[in-house]
Amino acid sequence: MKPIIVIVGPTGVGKTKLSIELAKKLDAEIINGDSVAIYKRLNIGSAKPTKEEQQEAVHHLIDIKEPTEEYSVYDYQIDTRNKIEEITKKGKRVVIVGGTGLYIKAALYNYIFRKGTTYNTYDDLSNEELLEKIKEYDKDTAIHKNNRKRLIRALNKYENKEPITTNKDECLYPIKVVGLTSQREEIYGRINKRVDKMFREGLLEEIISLKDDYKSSRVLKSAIGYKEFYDYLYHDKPLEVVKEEIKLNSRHYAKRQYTFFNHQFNTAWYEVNFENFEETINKIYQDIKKEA
RNA sequence: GGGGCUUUAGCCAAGUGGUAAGGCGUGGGUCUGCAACACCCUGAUCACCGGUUCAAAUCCGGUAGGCCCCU
Repeated sequence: MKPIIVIVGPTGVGKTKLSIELAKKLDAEIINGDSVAIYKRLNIGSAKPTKEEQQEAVHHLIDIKEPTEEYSVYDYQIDTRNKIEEITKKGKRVVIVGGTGLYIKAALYNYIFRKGTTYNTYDDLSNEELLEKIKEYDKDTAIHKNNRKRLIRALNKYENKEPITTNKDECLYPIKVVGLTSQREEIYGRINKRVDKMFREGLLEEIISLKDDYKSSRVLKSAIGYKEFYDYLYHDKPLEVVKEEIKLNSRHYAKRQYTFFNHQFNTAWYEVNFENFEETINKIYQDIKKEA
């Protein structure tokens, strides 16, 4: 099997464009690696590839769920592995593009997740107490006591005797991780401009069309570019504030993406040439050819 | 020209004699089911000069910047 090409990087560096060009050159199909593009009707705020772009190469795992439907890393892991098999069987190569590090990692590495069920939220226990209980199972746990969400998850796993230790460093497929990057200032500048552009292209209209789904949609309440509108819709938050929040949250997100891709993957970084993106594409393509 | 107020980290800001809270941003991280999540770490000797004091961001005087009032 030829290596799966995984394209990562902070938001707004040209991952979509690169993925399409590489898919054409490599006779590959693209699997979306972005947790928000999974959902239908979240188009502008998610920076999803446009309809036209999606026609330039075969795309998978885009627009497969309604914003009100549940979907998690567990589902993504299953879906992606199935897609990889399906595409590979056709004799095509696989390109995965996206910014959601954990999704991509969970799909390609030996993580074990289980079908989600309701779990104990331990409302009667303080964070300290949760941590104490976890330490009965793992005295060296690295989870910080303020991170209640992770504490609850971990304790549930221990108490339900779910397997928690797998070899997550074991990669299940041959992969090549390509990271697109640029100077931090450049990235931040592009993010800011991109948010302005989203507003110009009708983000607000998109939000209004989704208003009725906000109450029952987890993504809308947590995805950057959508969650910031909640208080605009229901509590009169000024639009200018919303816009600035989206920019800031996007910058923070980009920064976190760097640490994830730097530390969780063996990423080969490429400095993007924005004046001549073709050159960047070619350089990456040549390197891929050399290796496989 | 006269009078009053003010000056603390990139920004906001507490502290008013005992050796610099906090928030935001910035930078750096963590990561096994909500991951565009959740969480952690990160900085100053307090405009400048001089004085009082065992001890000053804190009191006194001067200089400079800002704000306001009067003429």
